[in-house]
Order: sequence, then C-alpha cells, then structure tokens
Amino acid sequence: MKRSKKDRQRQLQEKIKEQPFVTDEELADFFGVSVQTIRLDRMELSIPELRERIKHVAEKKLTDEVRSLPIEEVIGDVIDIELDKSAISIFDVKKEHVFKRNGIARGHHLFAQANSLAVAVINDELALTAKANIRFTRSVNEGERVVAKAKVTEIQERKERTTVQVSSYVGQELVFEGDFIMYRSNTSVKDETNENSY
Amino acid sequence: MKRSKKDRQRQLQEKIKEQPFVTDEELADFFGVSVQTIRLDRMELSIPELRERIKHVAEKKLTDEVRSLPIEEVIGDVIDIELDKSAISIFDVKKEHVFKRNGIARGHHLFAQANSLAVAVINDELALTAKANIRFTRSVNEGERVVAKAKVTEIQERKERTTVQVSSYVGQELVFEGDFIMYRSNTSVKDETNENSY
DNA sequence: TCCGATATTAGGACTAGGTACTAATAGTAG
DNA sequence: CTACTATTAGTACCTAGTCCTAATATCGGA
Repeated sequence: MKRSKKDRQRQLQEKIKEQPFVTDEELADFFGVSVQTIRLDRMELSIPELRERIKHVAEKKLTDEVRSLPIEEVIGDVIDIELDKSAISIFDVKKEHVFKRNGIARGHHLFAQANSLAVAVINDELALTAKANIRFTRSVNEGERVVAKAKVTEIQERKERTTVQVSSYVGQELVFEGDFIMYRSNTSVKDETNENSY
Repeated sequence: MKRSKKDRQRQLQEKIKEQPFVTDEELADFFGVSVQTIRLDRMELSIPELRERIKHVAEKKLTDEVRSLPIEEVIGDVIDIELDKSAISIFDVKKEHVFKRNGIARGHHLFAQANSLAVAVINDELALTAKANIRFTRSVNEGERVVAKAKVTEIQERKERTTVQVSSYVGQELVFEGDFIMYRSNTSVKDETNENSY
C-alpha cells in the first residue's frame, strides 16, 4: 500500500473537484487501484457518478442563464406622469438584475428604467431614443429601490427632437444621470386610450 | 399522419433547443410516434443523443468559467472574445424586444447588448460602466439580427478606467454606436486557480 | 506467528439511454 | 398495382455506471 486509504480518498476528492469529467476507470489507472476500489471510495465520500456530475454542471448553467438573461419589457413602475413635462418611476433591484459575482446592479437595468421613462413622458405617437449621455455615479445593490425622475428640458418641434433629463436616486443619493435626446413624430396621441405601449 | 415528417422534425429541433434534457422516449410520447422514429429524425437532423447534449452544455459552462467572466450574463451570444482587446456578440430581435405599436426594438435592448459586451471584454474581477455616450443611428425591427462589435480603445491603469467602443450593425448598416467608459478594479483574474465544483 | 478486522479485488446481474443494423409493415403517388 | 417513403419492431452491442456476493490481501495486535 503506497498510500493509506484516507490519503487516497483525500486526493480523489481533490482530483474530481479539479477535473470532474473523469471516469472511474481513468481514476483507477491514476491511483493504481481497481475500479471497484474507486467506486467504494466514491460511495464513502458521497461523490456521484460521472454522468450525474456532468448533469449537475449542465443544470447549473441552465438555471444561471435563465436567471440572468431576460430583461422585462417595461422597467420600473411609473408612479407619476405629466406628459411633455415630467415623470417618475420606481424600480426595485432584485437578484435577477445584479451580477452574481458581486451583487451590483447591471447598468443596463438602470438605463432601461431611465430610457423607458424618457419614452413614456413624451406625448407623441412615436418616440425613440436618438442619443444619450449617461453617468453611473454610484453602484446600486440588490434590494435597493431606484427612483427615476425625468424632466423634459427642451422641445424643438421643427427638428422633431425633445431633450429629457433623467436622474435616478437611491434614497437621497444620485446613482444615475442621463440626458436623452429623443426623436418624436410630432403627432400628439395621448388623448387616445392609453395602450401602454412604452 | 397528423403532421408531415418535415413538420415534426422542425418542431423536434425547436423542442430540443428549448429543452435539451429530454430523452428520446419522452419525445416519442410527446410527438405520438415511436422511439425509432425520433432516433431517425435526430440522425437526419444531426442532433446528438441526450448525454452528448448534456455534456456539451456542461463543457461550455466549464470553459466559460475558466475565462472567469460573466459570459453567461451577456445579453446576446458571444461569438468571439479577446480579453482587453475586442469582442463580438449577436442578438436576435424578437417580438418581446419591440414596441408592439410599431415593431421597433426598444433602445435599452441594444444598449444592454452593447453594455454587457463592454463588461465582458474587460479582463478584470470587477468591471462596471461609469459613463456612456450612445447614438441610435437607425431603428431596428423585429426579426433582425444585431451584431455588436466591441473594441477596447484605451486602458488607463492608474485611473482604473478603460474605454470601450461598441458598434452594432444589422447587415452592413450601423444601428447603434456607443463609447463606454468602464471602471475596473485592476485585478486580473485569469490566472486564478480554477475551483470547479462538480 | 496466527487471528480477526479492514481493505481490496473479481465477478455477475441489472440499469439508462442510447448506436447500428435488419426486417417487416403502413401509407401514398404515379 | 407497384415503387417508394415513412414508420415501427426487434436484436445485438455500448458505456459508465449500481448493487450485491465472494474471494483474497494486508495489517495490527496478542
């Protein structure tokens, strides 16, 4: 017996952790013991078989992807709006909005809230973002509530452009700021039934 | 024959894409045909068996993890990446990404693709967007495929800032352009020991 | 040195989820 | 009615195991 049983089992655990896609036969070769011994070791250490290990990794990948991928259609709840003047929305940062690595909200969600609000505040049939200049002034964490305030600062009718300034806060702290230059078609529409198309 | 063979094969491809952890037997039940038929279909469509599919998913997860970057969290599919240099991703615009009123993609999806690519291209433990200057140069419609190309243009180590330029195209047409100023922690992460859990 | 406990190995039966192949049958178009 | 495609059935074989029994090997202590 080159190594003791405990020694081998410790190394086995390490080996599988580092390189989970290894068969019992390969492990038996590696440790110079029989396949049966490897299997007994796995039992004692409660390490599942190769296929189960592969499956766990794959399943984790799928749940990770589902969790992080979708961006909702409308980000934030509009709580106040005065067309072509100002609007306010709130957005609660949940775990699907943050980097799993560090729990910090991903920038595009803050942008999405601001952008959606900039679109919503415009009293026009068609409103699209043309340009934007944005600053992230503080990182936002899971569980925080972001309040975005949009203010229409300029309406150039002949140019089909409207400027909207959006500032987002967590409590009193500014976390995001953006100047949005919006394209608009100049056909007022909000007297229609609101279809909530933003 | 409720559906034609081609019809069934098309649906089969969809089904497996959406839900790759399904056995031939379950598929046979689902489509009301025999297992052999499902197997013939897979052959013709060059779809590998369940275990191979699981293995591919798991392998992809491991290689992604080795890169230690949030590739799984990128909006769109990363098709090429050279850390701290450049990256390319594709994003297919579907109906959930557009305004139902006019079928035009919401700006924040294009932003999200570009922003997440800018984050992914940075070879650092922590990368956050600090500022961005963006232009939407053409509206993108449902069904179109957006290719985003990110290029790292400047790395200021002492200032913990990196500039990334992202240009997104539909075919040859530029649809979005953005300059991203990214914050980074300056702790390169690629040389870490890989601690995969099985 | 022998005895009993622990460790290791061998072998067989069985499993899931297949591949690869042959053969039979069903349905449809010309 | 025949030719052809589509579908189904069945067999042998595969991998990477589980679960079980039985036979050895090795070691530590009296």
